[in-house]
Amino acid sequence: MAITGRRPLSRRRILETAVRFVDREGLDALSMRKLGGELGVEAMSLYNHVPNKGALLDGMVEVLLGELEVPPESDNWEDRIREAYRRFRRMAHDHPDIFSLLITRPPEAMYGVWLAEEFLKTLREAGFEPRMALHAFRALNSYTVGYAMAEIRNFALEPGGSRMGAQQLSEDEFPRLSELKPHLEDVDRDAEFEFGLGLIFAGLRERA
Amino acid sequence: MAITGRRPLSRRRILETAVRFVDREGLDALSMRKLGGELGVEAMSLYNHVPNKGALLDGMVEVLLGELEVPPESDNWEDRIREAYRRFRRMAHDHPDIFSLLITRPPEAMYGVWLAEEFLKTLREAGFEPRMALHAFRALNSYTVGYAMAEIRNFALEPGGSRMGAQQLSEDEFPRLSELKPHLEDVDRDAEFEFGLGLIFAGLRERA
DNA sequence: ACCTGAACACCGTTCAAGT
DNA sequence: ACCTGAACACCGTTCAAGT
Repeated sequence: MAITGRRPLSRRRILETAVRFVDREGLDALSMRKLGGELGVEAMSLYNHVPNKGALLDGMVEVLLGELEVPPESDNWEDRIREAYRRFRRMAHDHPDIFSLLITRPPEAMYGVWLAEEFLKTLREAGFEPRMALHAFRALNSYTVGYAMAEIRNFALEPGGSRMGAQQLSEDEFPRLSELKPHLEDVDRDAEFEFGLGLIFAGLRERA
Repeated sequence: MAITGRRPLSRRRILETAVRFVDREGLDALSMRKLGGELGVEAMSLYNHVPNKGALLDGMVEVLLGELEVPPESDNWEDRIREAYRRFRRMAHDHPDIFSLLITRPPEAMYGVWLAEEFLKTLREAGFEPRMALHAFRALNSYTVGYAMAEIRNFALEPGGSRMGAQQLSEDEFPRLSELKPHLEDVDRDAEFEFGLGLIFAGLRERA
């Protein structure tokens, strides 16, 4: 059906096609049959390269994590780590459904080990004890994952959202939300994200 | 089929049964047909009370959020907010799959408005400007959502996890991860969660 | 070695028919 | 008003059969 495919099938080509398909049509639209069609092949052919749909999803996450690059060494450890989380958040924006997959259904084999190793190295060299480095890692990870998900899925007080019931918000029932309304529209989310990172870094410095 | 049901069907009863079913069997196991069976009724009957499966999922999230209680007023605003996030995290532990649903598929009508209003009130009374209260809200929310998801789904350097490739981790390829290994097993996650909250609060105090 | 057709056991959902 | 049987258009997956 699709013009895409005469090249031979391979795990890699299947995964990359699936990633593009989900970015375009959304995760719910992905089926083995449709992915087959996208590759000019019957659904059953996919099973020669991927054991089942679960493994396909894991593979897509793997593709994404593989594209994540560790920022170059820097004499400013905080900047290096900030940059790593910027890239992580950008990945969420570029591939929202697959990012969600990474969060809700992290693959057994976690391909983020290299990133974690590099992160810890940076923190250890900055003088943090192993235990504190672990806490810092989890705090910054948690914050970034949560912030990105909130952006992607539009929870956490989005401007003008029916999502927060903004339309029906009566000013006397919800005075604090109401006074916030003008601010919601002109917050720079990039800056806010950095601000949040800064809060955690400040806390870390205080305890170091 | 199930002994459960002779009481009349209702939206509420459907949602509560669905929540219990998902807590027990997992989200993937939930189908209209099986949920019907659970209620002693054919699947099609459910459509008299719920427009479709999406609305059913939204309703389940709604049930959960409805059970979340705002902690009592307190002279210590930080403690009050901490307690609210503790409850939120506990909800994630008690209902992991539905919590994931809340994150990946937040319902259009967000029933968290009362919580948000109360949160903002507390922060405003503690002296924060509206804009800063918004940033604080988003930072603490993001952190808690991310931390809870990491726990529930076991990402973020879990102990002994094949998930981080822990088994094959050679000590010279991943020295920092290796030195961390002993610590992974004896970290108190409750304490670590509080520590992370503390980092953000410290940052906020510094900027207030 | 890789692809496929047919089949199986499941889905969500519609709709006319029953009470 | 609420429940249901039958049907439709889809799923993921298996397997014997083809090349």
